[in-house]
Amino acid sequence: MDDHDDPYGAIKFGEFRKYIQNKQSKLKEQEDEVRQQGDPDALPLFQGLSIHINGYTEPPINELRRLIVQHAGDYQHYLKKSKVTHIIATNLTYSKVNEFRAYKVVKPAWITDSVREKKLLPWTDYRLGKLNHGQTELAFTSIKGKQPEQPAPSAPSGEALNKTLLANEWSRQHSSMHPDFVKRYFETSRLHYLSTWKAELKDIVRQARLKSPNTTADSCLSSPTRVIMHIDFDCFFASVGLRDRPELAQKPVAVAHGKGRQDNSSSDIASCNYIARSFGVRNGMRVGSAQKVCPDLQIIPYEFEKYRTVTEVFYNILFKYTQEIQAVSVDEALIDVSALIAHPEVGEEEAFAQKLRQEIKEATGCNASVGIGSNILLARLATKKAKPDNIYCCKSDAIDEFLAGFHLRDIPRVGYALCGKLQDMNVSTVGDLAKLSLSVLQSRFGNKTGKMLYESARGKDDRPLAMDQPRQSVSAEVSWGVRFETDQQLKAFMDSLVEEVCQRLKAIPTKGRSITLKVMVRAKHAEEALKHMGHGEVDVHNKTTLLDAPTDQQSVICHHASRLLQSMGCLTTDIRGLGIQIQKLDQEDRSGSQSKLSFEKAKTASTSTSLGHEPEQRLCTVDPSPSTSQRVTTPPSSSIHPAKPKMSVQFDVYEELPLDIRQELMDNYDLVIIDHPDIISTPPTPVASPSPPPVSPRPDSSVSQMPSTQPLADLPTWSQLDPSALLALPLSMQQQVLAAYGQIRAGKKSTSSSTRRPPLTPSSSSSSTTTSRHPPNRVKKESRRSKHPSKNATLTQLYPTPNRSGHPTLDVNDEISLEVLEQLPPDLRKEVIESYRLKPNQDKQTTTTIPSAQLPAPEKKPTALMGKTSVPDVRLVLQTWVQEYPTDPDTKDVATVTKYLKQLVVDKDLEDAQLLFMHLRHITLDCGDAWASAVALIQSDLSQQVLETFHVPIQL
DNA sequence: ATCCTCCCCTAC
DNA sequence: TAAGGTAGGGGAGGAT
Repeated sequence: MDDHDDPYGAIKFGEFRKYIQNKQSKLKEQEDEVRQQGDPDALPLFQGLSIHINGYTEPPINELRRLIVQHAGDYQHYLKKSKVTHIIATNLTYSKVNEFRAYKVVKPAWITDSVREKKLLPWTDYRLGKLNHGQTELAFTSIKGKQPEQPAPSAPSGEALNKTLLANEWSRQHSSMHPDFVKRYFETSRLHYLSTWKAELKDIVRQARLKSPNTTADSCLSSPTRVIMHIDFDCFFASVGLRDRPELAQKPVAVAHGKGRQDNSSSDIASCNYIARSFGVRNGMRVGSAQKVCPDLQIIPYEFEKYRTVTEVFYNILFKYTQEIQAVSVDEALIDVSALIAHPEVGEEEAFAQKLRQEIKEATGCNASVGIGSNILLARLATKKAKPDNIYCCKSDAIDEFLAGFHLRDIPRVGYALCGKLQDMNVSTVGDLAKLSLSVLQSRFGNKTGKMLYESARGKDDRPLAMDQPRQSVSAEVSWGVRFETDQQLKAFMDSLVEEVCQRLKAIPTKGRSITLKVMVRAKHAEEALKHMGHGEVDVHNKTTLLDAPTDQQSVICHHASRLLQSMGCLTTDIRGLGIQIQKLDQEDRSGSQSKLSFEKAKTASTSTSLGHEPEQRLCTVDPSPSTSQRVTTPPSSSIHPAKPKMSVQFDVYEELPLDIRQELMDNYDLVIIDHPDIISTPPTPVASPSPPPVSPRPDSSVSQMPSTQPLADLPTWSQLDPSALLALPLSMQQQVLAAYGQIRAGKKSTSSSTRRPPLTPSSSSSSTTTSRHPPNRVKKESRRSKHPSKNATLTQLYPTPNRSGHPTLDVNDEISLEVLEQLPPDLRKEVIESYRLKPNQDKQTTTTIPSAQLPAPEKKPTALMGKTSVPDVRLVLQTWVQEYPTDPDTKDVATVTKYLKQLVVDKDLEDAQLLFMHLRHITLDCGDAWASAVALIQSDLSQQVLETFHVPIQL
């Protein structure tokens, strides 16, 4: 049989659509007939309602439809989310319950009773199943209070709900309105830790493998049957907690925030021991309901640092044996031990697993269980059999019996939704699942999922361990305790959330081009959540924006996130959750993120020597040599602004531009092509002529005569330059940029041979010349970002980027200089240019008119330093500062000043920023190295900010 | 076909 | 009182 039957049989796609359309119009006609033959006295009971009928009903669907249409209701044959207001059903399948969650689902009697009573009865009296929170209360009040003929109870307002909730001072202090909320929240969220740790552990494994390329991989691959072990601690949090509370060991114990002293605590149970489980307590349960089944339940607090320590010990034990590790979680890992097991037939793998367990027990005081199988699926299933505190080995000759014992939900990747859909197909055991054909599964669940189900039912799974994937996104979100009364509170919260994301980006370090804002908005009729300060029933909205260059800057992300939020137009008081996600990360060499460093701190003397990798060397700091402080010499400014500003372009630079960029430059500038043999002129239409355009004489325009600026490199390609951004710059700076390109052309031979990347932008400037006086994180970050081989041991060397192609490694994040570009093979070069092309529409928004990153109520406050806003005032502030700290500025103050100056850049007060920076540099000239490096730091940050904001490299 | 975007789903 | 995060896989459906 062919697995790929056309699901529509003989009907081709176009015909199928026609068929559906025909069917719809036919049904509409029928409906009109019904309406016409209807009872003229019928009341318009269902006026304005759109009603859909699901499944079998009593009375039958035709009768119900007649009643609905006769009484002015709109009958919907198909469930169109936008229109349907009510669904009639008598019973719902597992998955329909979920699908219809957002609708008013009522029993058929609602229709028949309403018709009989000649009035529209409250739909809440006819609710089907437990679809809605507070169903009983609503039904109760409606009976008692004789609700009007309004089917829906009056919708609560977010404002009123917030007011009630926040009337409680405790709640107010613990809500998102508190300035420290985000920080406190992430310090106490178990789920946050779980995610963070997983990322860190994956990174540790990746780095370890990068550092000492494994020799076992080949033997693993060539091994005839794989031996995969799944090691998983038993009730991890609870076990760690009990280790130091032996007096509770024989009692039912759970880990939760709430103490459980309160009557009906809505605190989640993160982990509970097996004694508690014997009472029916489960992970994820609320403390309140757990105490109902287990009144003696002991609640112990989270101890995140302890968990982390145990994890380090755990992973170090694994590293002793292999680098073939997939980090699953803080308490869980998969390892491929094929190479270590020579004789599986005599039970060598069991012996090894027991040894591992014993070692873990001795080192951590906690029990881990181990599942063994020939693939990931079987190993994980085996662990379920092994628990608690044991091993289980799935022998390859007994797979069928082994599988038969499992419920569907035990299969990894079969969760709530998939299980529900399968149950609707009358599948509830692995055996049932095995009866379905591949084609049936694939047509219902899609290609990959279908195949996964098909193979899982047979114990097949050919996925390799995931060990080497770099990270693809960074995000932060909060959906607990989120309540706002004012837009200012919302903005403050957004700021701190963005700050959090930026810190995470910088810690990796990486930058991203795609920003997604996620907003959870209280569902229309949702009351206050059952969980204290929870989000309750919400609608989730996502919106994404693409930048033209990767960023990790708070100001940039803030700006876009605010715009996204505004564009969604949601009610501030209804917001119940916010998240920011950064994607399209630059594929930077991410060797040696801080997780590695923190990992090394965990030393278990017994294991650290046998890890197979020595502890990392600390990053070396090098001779203090603050980046050269060049003078910016302002050239005589042109007296007249032409209608279009003039732009001089090197001929061969121009030639390199993609046609559309040429067109754009032409549209925005009075282009002057220079450096072409003896003639200069404005170019012809670029589309018409990709060949050297004729040029007219322009004797004085030699760009190389521009005042000398920086040793320039790392310029973006022309295609990366944003014309409108260039235009927004002060004229002197425009010329500086242009001069830079001129210099590159002129001096390219020498620059490319001597220094590939002389300092210009911060990302490239501080490579090997960071002073030891910089704040440590700064040193770390910038050294890591460096690509320079240096005699000092940097992490770059410790974890060299594999570069198999032999081409220079491309960093999307880096500015690509022309000479680097030239070294690329043509196809790659084209790709780079393409990827740096302008996106005109977006750039207009990001660069020409930056609307202040404000939320709905914009109050334009001028950027201030210590309350001062005018240049002379701020100058005085700076002077006082320097006088007070004649030799060594306080780091915090440096940060404050930097922030202020950067904000000026964001505000487009470039000239002020430049002025003030130059002033600061001037007054600190004789203040010694500490000040010099502080100034260099500020300079570097400012240049970076200019790059972020204007997309042009300017050295201030 | 193959990509991209916008979701949903899953796991811990 | 309470801390419902986060990364990645994959499907649907549209653009190319």
